[in-house]
Amino acid sequence: MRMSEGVEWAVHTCLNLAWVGSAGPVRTARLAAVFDLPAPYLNKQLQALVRHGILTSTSGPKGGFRLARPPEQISFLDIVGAIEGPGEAFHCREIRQRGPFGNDPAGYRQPCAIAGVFAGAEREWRRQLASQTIADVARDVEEGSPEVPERIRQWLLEQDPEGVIRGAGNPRPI
Amino acid sequence: MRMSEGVEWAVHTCLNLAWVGSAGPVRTARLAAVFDLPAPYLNKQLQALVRHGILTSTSGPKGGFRLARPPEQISFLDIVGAIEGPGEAFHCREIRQRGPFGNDPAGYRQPCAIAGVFAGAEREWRRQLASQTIADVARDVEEGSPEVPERIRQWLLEQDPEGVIRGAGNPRPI
DNA sequence: GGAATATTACTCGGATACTTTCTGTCCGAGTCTACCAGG
DNA sequence: CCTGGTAGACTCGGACAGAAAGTATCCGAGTAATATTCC
Repeated sequence: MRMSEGVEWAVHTCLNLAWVGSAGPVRTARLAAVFDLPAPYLNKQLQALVRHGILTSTSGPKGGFRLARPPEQISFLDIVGAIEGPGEAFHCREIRQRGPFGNDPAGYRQPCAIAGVFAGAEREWRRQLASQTIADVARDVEEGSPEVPERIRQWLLEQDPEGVIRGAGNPRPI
Repeated sequence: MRMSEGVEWAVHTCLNLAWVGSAGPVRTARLAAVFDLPAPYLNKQLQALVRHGILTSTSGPKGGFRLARPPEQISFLDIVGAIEGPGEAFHCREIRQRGPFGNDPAGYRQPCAIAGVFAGAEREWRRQLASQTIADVARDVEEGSPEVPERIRQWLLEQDPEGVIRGAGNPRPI
């Protein structure tokens, strides 16, 4: 049971876009360059976010992505649901209905007790992820490193791709 | 993010073994027959449970598997950990340390805020699974269908593989 | 000089290969049972 | 009749293919900016 790596990319990218705000769309290549990610694959993940109404995309020159709504209204669960799909981690296959003890399906109206336990655990997991938003983590980062947001914002908006020298001394993006 | 199907098999099988109790080991083929599962693959899952001390195995004729400890001491989390492995669903790749803003790793002593959110959600999920044991679901099933445990127990212990006629009228194993 | 237009270059979007994980299967090592021979 | 030994068959255990999902990539459709031309 492993979560797709694209989820991490998507959350970090949404956080960066939150700092850019409405200053303008940012294209995939620039968003990917922040973390040295493969741009086409990140683009694929961002497409999923667009389909779920988390981002909006603009084609053509000066195009790119931006948040579709305020960071306070984008939860971790929204992003996970967009990337991973709506399916539950534990999907009951109803194996109890198979084999020599399997009665006709009409007898299984009450749900499987085992599936119920997993459903309950997953409900808590989703509740936790739904309670945390992009704005929450943005606030956490700003408390630790107040200069980071503006630095990221400027770098994502400027034209010259080599505006920041790689190496020590730069603020952490997070 | 999908949980292995073997988890469902393992939990159901542990529940069946709980009803058998110490009456004797049950071999893989018989355990698999309850739900029409492929015996070799179920065997593979049960091996993992043995390695983690949840089951004990006996080789040779009249051999098989039995619970290594009382059902009250076997939690859902134990089984999930044995089948799925110890890894977290969300594994932070520390992409924040890559790219033009990546400082030297010494600057990242405090953990990533994003990873912290996922870790917290997963902690709740594990806590829920750890609180539910095989004995708990056994009790639930017995309340709904009191005759099931003894029926399963007898069928798993008897010698003749055709002791139960398939079809309606049989109790549900759960 | 200003505006309409055609061009051009740039962006996203979906369709296409490759790798890793999960699912399913097979055969060998070890062990307990049962039978058989001997006392 | 009882006991020891031996052969046999049965079970688990790990090693071996096939399928599905995840990862990575590429090229085309659409669009907005821009340069050009005409009024």
